[in-house]
Amino acid sequence: MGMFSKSAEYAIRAVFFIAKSSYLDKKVGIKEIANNIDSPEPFLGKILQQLSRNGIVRSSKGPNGGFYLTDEEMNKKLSEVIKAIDGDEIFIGCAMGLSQCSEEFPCPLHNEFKAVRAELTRILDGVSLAKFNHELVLGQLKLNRSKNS
Amino acid sequence: MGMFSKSAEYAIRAVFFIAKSSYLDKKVGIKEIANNIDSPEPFLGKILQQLSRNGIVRSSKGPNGGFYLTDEEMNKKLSEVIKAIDGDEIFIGCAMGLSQCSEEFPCPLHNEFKAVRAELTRILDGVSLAKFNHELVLGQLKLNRSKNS
DNA sequence: ATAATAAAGGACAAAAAAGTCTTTTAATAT
DNA sequence: ATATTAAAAGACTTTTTTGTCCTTTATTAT
Repeated sequence: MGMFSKSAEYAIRAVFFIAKSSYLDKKVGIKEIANNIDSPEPFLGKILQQLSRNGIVRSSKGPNGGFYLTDEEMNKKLSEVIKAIDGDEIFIGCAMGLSQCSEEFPCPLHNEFKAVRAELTRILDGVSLAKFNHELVLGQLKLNRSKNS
Repeated sequence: MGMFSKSAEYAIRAVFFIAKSSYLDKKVGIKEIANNIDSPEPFLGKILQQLSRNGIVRSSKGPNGGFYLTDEEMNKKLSEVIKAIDGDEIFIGCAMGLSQCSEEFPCPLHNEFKAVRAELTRILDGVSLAKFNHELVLGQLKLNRSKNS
């Protein structure tokens, strides 16, 4: 795997797509999201459920229903998305998998990895869900496998 | 999961333990390694096989056999261990899971994540397998769940 | 009220990762 | 030479992750 789980990767792409849609005042359904971010539709449904339960996205049922963000969610950080899906191990866990590793009892790599964790946290805290709305609307950024010209 | 797979975590702990043992001119068997790094013995066997095939560690069969490092392996980087077990996705893969993401066609997070990848690479390239030998021998660093006093 | 729509929820299925067990191969003491 | 030791190899099981499908619940338009 890469840095995050497959579920988290889908979640990241999904929230940016929902953000862009809400920016255009449009609720979007699972199918439309799945088509636009190249993810399996039913599996994405499960992930959106989790995001919804965790207050990362909002949803409404019935005709014209779908997923959307209010200003409140637009200001959430990408780190919250990751935590909702993968938990916070990547932010706080020991690189060597030692459960007792801490500041008092550091593993050999503990101090070395501080910089990586700090950088990761800095970036994921610094990206709001609204951050790419403009470029996504302009088509300058993509969330799927198609190349941008 | 954390940053690496469980297999990679065991691999990291194992190579440092083997390095320390070789530093003391002692070959070590799977059982002894497993006991000292808190890993399931047969599973560790599989991981050591992979490391051996990839030239990260050496092994000899029969009585007084076991795993060991020569000066050549002592100078290998921790990044090589990770690559041998988890592959290089964590170093080069797209954080959002987009296969076509590249310098020409960057995903929204591509440039943001450059710093994380660079930091991770810098650290894992900067740690040699021999790096902690001295502190491990002195008992100042540990590779298992026991706290150091 | 009712039909249609769309997410929520739960039960499954498939694939991958993690872990176990047994046999084979190679080395070395005796 | 032979018994013993220890890694290599391969088959297998379990658990977790990923992915699917079907039913229920809530909303809305008619």
